[in-house]
Amino acid sequence: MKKVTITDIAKLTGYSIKTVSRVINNEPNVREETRRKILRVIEEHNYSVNLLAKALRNSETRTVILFIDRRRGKYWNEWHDLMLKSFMVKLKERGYKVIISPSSGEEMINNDADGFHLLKSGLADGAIMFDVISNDCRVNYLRANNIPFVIIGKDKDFNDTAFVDLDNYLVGYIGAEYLIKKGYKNIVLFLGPKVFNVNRERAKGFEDACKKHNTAHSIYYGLSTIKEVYKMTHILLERAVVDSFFISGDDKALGAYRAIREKALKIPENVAVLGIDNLPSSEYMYPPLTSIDQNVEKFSEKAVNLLIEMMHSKKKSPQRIILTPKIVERQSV
Amino acid sequence: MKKVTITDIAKLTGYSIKTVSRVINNEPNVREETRRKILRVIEEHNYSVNLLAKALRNSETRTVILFIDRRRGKYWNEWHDLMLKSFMVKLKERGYKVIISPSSGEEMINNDADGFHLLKSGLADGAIMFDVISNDCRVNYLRANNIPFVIIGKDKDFNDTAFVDLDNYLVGYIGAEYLIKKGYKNIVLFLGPKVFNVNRERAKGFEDACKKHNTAHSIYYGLSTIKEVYKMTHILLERAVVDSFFISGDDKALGAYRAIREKALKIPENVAVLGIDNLPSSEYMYPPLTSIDQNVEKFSEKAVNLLIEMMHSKKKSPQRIILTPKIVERQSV
DNA sequence: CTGAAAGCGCTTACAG
DNA sequence: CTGAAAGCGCTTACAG
Repeated sequence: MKKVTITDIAKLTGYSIKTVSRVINNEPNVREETRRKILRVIEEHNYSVNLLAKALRNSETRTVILFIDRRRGKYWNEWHDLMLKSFMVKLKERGYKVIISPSSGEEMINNDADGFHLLKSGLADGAIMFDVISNDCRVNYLRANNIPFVIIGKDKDFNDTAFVDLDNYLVGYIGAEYLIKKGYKNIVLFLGPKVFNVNRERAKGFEDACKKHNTAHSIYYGLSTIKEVYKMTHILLERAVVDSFFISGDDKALGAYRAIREKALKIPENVAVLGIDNLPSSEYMYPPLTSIDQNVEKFSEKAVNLLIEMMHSKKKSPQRIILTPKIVERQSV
Repeated sequence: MKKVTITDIAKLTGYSIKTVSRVINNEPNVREETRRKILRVIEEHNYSVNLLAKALRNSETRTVILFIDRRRGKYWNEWHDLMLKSFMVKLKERGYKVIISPSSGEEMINNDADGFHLLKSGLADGAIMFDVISNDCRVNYLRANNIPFVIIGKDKDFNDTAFVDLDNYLVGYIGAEYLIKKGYKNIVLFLGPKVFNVNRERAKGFEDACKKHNTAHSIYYGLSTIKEVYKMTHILLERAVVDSFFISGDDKALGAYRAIREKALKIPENVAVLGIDNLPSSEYMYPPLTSIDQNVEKFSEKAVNLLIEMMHSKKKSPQRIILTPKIVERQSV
């Protein structure tokens, strides 16, 4: 069954390709009767525009690529899931298709399936980038080629790129202060891989607050899974000095909860746990997790608006939006 | 900055478009020296193939669409996230790009951003469909137009479609039997929306097992969020006859856990909770959740293999793969 | 080993 | 209100 094309419709109706094209695109200057006739034939033959051909002609695809770091999904956590869904709903509302590409900023894969390659070859109009690292090869390339993109996170390398970010320094800072004010004296911060800017910023804010208040503290990088957090919590509780865990990613807090219970300690009486992300499920943990919220909906809304603006205007006016984190108090601290 | 095309490279090197094309596609019959020369110019000018044009010519896009039900993500749960990631990794390994489209089977949206429309217009070679309903409009269309697709779930409407599914009848059946054998006497099953085939099948298996063993039971549909499960658990515990909750979707079990605790009841001594999905976090719940596993990796692997086979052969040989669920015993029953 | 021509399905000026 | 021609960037026969 061959696909029916605009030429077929033209032949079938006796009109020219151009007239059919006018009807399809709802352009003026077509007699009402002609329009009706053509529409009927289109309907009958179940014709629909070949987006490929259209995009080739217009050099506009109405597609956006979302880059998320690969590592086989290891670093792709529940916050990413939440953001993803939010982006997809919002972009679709605005008439954009979404391609998701697991690519990292560390190396450029020369593979037709790599989202990076898609952008080079004109299969998308713009990009949203997660998990940016220093000297990110994707950023370098997109910037050099004038392809519109918005970074989720800060960009330290250039000052002419657009980004939306949570104030991650502040996340670390207010988290530490909150624990300190509640009377905890030995705080541990668990973070994901050190390559990601976000983690280094949280660490900085955390450290500054602890130093200011002269509080014992330590930082552990590279804890990406619930299991790793579980094991590390056990190890640290062995030493019996830590009295509070500050965990980047609520989804991993469950690992700490379990280790703490296994040591027969009580949350928050003996040990506090403070999360980051404020996931929907955190409220249902036992005890309900106190966490630092980052308003996913607002985050994605800002990024989508920014990107669409950039794709339309094509002029460079890099905006940088910083969102403020907020502690949501529950019962784990 | 205009994008450099194959014509530019041809002019720049003095060779014909065709020869350049040969080099790009690694075809034989090019003198080594010619190849080197052309490759150098390609490199210098940062040329890359326009996938749009290539796809138009080849009528192959190497793209697969993943359909997930919309409803603003309400029914899109953690199991979907897991499957999604698994699909993306596997499809990428095979050289396919992934477009994710939140579309439901209930209505056909006439919007360029709807994944459904993308398929009609040749922007993808095949599709994987989640959350299929009876008389699903996407299935009807794809089938009528000979577009390769694999359903995640059973198809009751046609017998010439391909699908991979968990044996959901068995899920309901073994879940109920497991609870009954552990001595529970009044079982409640929580399910998502009734429109989805998967939920109706689980209900059927559950009911059959309960009837066989003459056990008191009831089924509640439309529980899609952790909050809804939380509230409903409270309501049912009020009546104080229910002694076990069988919950479709581990991520929602946390809601039941909380309600049970708030009634000062113990899991599993007073009330049992049995989940479905066996999510990574279930092991870390308190108490660790007993759940029915469905092997996400195997699931997606089968579906990807099936789809790729169909896209290549183009011949109709609908395969139907049924996976067997397995109870993973932990401490909540 | 290399190339000129035709065409994938559409739209953009331009002409009538 | 309608249409013929050119072209988007590529590949597929075909010819030499």
